[in-house]
Amino acid sequence: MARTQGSHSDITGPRIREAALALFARHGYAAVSMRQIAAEVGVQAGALYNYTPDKQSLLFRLMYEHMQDLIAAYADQDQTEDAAEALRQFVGFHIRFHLQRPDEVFIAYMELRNLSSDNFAQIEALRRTYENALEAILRKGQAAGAFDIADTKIATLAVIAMLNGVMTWYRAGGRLSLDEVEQAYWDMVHRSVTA
Amino acid sequence: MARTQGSHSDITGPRIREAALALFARHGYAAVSMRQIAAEVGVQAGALYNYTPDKQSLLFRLMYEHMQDLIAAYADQDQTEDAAEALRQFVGFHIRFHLQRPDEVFIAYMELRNLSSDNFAQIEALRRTYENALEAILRKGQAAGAFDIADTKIATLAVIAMLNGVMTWYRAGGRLSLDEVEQAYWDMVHRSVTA
DNA sequence: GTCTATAGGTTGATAGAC
DNA sequence: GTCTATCAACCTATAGAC
Repeated sequence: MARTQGSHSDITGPRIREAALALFARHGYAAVSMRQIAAEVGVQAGALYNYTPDKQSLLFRLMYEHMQDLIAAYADQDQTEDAAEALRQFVGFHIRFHLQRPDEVFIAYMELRNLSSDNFAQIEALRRTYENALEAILRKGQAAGAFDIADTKIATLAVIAMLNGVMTWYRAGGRLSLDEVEQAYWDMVHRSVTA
Repeated sequence: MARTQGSHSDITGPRIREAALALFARHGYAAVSMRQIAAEVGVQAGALYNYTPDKQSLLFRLMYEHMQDLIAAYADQDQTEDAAEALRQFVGFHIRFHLQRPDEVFIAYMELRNLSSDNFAQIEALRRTYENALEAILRKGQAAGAFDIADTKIATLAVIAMLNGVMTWYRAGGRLSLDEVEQAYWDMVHRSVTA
């Protein structure tokens, strides 16, 4: 990772964020030093401060961009009018999007308490925006008679919690294919909101 | 929290663990110093080492005792032969036990990566023991025709993930009573494993 | 059993040379 | 834009007095 001295502004920034992402995910924000991040990139610790005002901002940016990407990617999907079909889409989208970004997902859930209160509020607002997309589907299906849900707020959180569980055990090349996993979760989610 | 000098061996140990539990849960293991724990108890940092060989052992003991308590408490319950009833019991037990110990639960999930590999293996074994209790219920119900489950391993993890979601939002005195929450989750869990 | 004191290192962040 | 050097603060853990 040794670097010759010189200017690399256009690539150093992204490399710092990549290194911080991987290290924060593996060891936790509080356990990772700026020197470790710098060593991974191949610069000295002082150089990091050309790209981030402080360590906290580095963490916040990683989480903020992840949540923005999540919301934008979901909004980009074709939206259907049928509630059951929309729920199926949501399940598939959620599983696939999150499995593609394990480090970002891990950080977004585990490092919330290391955000300053202002930064925390911003991330929380984005998370709620995403949850609201699911709740809207459940409400619509409930109104249309497609679902039978006692409490859509609880159901929203329960479905997301169930789906997030995939991240803790799924590994590519394991016993089940991604399609099979998606199908199994869709079955369970669908049943859980249907009489 | 000031203390006069003297001997307090019988109460200092538990107070250290209580303080460590609360601080680890709030700020994270890596972000909490031995001095902070000592200050909370009202002793100097050096005195902590009369009760724990090091910081890592303090974390491990908290997690280990929590997992032992969980398994023992579940084993103490009356066990029924009926799979659906056993699942209902499991759901109620899991929600109530975990809601009574939010700090322990939080640490047991969030601080796994801060355990040494030996300690991690021990905690993982206990976690799997608990999961196996649920999987046994699902397998039995599947064999008896009470449940319709595509993959009991996935279903086990999905049910536990869904139930763990309660911890992230439930607060006593909120919109729903504990009984209502338990009922809502039982409905969803039961449906998710039934045709 | 708790105290004070300290060893030996690490931390986040900054200043100034190049 | 990166380097070297540095500051002041903090860390875990230990030693020895009481």
